[in-house]
Amino acid sequence: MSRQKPRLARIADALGVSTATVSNALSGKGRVSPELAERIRATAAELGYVPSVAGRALRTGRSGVLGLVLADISNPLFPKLAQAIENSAAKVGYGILIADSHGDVTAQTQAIERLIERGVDGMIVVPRRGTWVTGASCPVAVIDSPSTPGNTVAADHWSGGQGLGLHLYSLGHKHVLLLGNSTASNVQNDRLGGVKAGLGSAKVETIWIEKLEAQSGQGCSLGLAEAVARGVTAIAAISDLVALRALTELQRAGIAVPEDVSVTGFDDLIWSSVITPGLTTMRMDVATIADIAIAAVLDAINQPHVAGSRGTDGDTVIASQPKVPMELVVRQSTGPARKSAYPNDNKTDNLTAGELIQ
Amino acid sequence: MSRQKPRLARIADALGVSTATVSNALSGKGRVSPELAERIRATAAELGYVPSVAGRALRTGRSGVLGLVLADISNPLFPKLAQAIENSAAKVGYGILIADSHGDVTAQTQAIERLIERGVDGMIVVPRRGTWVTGASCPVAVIDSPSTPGNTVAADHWSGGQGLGLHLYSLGHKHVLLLGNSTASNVQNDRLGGVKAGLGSAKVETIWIEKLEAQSGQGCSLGLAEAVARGVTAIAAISDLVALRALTELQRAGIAVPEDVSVTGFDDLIWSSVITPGLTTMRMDVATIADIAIAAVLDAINQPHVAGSRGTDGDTVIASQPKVPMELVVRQSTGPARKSAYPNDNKTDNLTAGELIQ
DNA sequence: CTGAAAGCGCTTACAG
DNA sequence: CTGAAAGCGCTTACAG
Repeated sequence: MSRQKPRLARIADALGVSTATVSNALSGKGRVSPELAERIRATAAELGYVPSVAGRALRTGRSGVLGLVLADISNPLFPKLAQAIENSAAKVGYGILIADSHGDVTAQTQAIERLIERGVDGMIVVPRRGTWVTGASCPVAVIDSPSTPGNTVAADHWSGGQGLGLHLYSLGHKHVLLLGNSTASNVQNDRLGGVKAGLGSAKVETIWIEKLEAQSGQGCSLGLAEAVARGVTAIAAISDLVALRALTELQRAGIAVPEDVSVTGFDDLIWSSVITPGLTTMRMDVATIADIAIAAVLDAINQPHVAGSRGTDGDTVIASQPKVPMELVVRQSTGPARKSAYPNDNKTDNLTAGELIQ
Repeated sequence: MSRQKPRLARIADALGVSTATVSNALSGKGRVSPELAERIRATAAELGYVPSVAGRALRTGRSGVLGLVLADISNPLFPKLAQAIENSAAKVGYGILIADSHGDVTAQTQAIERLIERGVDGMIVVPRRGTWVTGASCPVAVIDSPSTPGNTVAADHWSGGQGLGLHLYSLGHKHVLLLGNSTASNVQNDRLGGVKAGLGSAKVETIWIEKLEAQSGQGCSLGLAEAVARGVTAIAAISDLVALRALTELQRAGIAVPEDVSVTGFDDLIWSSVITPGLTTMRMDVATIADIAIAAVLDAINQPHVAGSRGTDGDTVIASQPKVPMELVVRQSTGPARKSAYPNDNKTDNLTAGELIQ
């Protein structure tokens, strides 16, 4: 029972052929007669042959591994994305090495360097907002936003937003509050821009939470009850996470969703369907995005004339920007706009928006 | 400016020494005079030398890469864990290759095989509930639960539960509802067992959601309003995800948290602090768990006398079970038990538990 | 303290 | 259709 780790040569010896022939047979290069190839495959399987990735990598100069850099690995979307990318990579015979960058820019650069040192053939980067991917000496696909220069592939956040806006508009909402985090994010600007477009003639207010919290402190009230009192009948949040914050703040204030106000998110995170009411949201097609990103990197790897251009140490970021459609998921958190002013509150429309609202 | 990818030999040539000496100098094996070593390091840095992992791997038989298998990559805890493990591995010079197993048992085995084929030196597995890790021909550290045979390291879920139970008990809760998912999970049994222990003499009911949904359908009501009417003053959920479901169901029913009923979770997921009220929960020390898991795998890798025992193709699972303490995070979702029966409801204590409640 | 040499396992021109 | 040979880049005994 005691057998050594079998090498290519063992198969060759067992059959009395050369290692070259075994290699050719196994890689299906076709330079071997079908019968012999079949016998070789059989013997390899029988011996439990597992090719040495190190040997192959050293000879071919390819590691068969791609790096994945998530700006913020604690991003709730990470699981889905990592899963999708690992799947897409596995389909084409690649492995995925992860690198964490703590959401911090210098760490992102270090993470990229670490991956290079590990010999990755290319990488996929989901950068931190407003960050440039730089200094990678291998092909890099960037998943950010269609409006980001250097972006490789991304969800069509703008159209997704538009879909959400149309959904709300068709439910009769004429006064909508938008909840964003940071104006520095292309993704966020795309999303909210789309929502506005979809909302057409409806009245729109926007709150940027980062700004609000800079003044009123982390975790402060979003002033949602006041907004509802002011006539807002729907709240479109930049993400499910923000939508959740809004939802619980509303419920805590005794405001019913969707009867008094509708709420929407973005991302369709795992818990979006579990909460009460279920959250209406816009889902990214991560599988397609992953497929395109992987395909782009592989293309670049197999086109040395680009990456191999000597004279510059510059980036090899792949810039082509297919937009992958998003999918509207309607759940119970959205419904028809209430006809009357907020029932528990008489002072309607006579409140000013306040200095924090644009 | 046009320079080739520098190899070890270039440094050797540049200094007129042998590659062996360069290798020794760079690896700090000390067989080189300090002065020469210094010059070699300087030249290497200047030339931008990046060692070839393939060359090293082929020669040493070590890839410098560890595999990470998450039973369910869409598990909300995944980001934190992956981050912690990547960090711990990076500290000791290892990379992390991920493998997704879709939460399905055969896929888990395939994922493990794929990692082996990629030449990992060892792996960390967070298995699916009630699943055995099997057939890995390299050292495997398992992160599951201290009460699982073959477990390597885990959070002390039982003590964590106890801490939560004590917290509730000390707030005066005498009638508590426990919310679990599956009785097949060691982690869940540990957690709820601990909660019960911490609750001492309090009255305890348990609902297993999987069972409930099998009868009443996915996403059905948990019957929380009825429970509160029955006298329950606190609900301890098996996870933050379940706690969130409970919290929104309660809020939707107009039951105030924590005034009418307290709610606790487990895991301290990203959104636990963002919702209103913030969720009291029990946090895992993922960094410590990751450190221990990585250390265990490295130990096993460096002790070939175990892994090298011929005669069996058996597992190389590392069984030693340190329990890492959990940390109580108190937020606003827990408070003193209400003194009176549920204020909006007169029929107290005269409801039977129902067939779904143990 | 330093060097010459072998070899890890594979693939790829190149002959035959 | 098949084989002999070279070599990818490194490290490790082994000499000196």
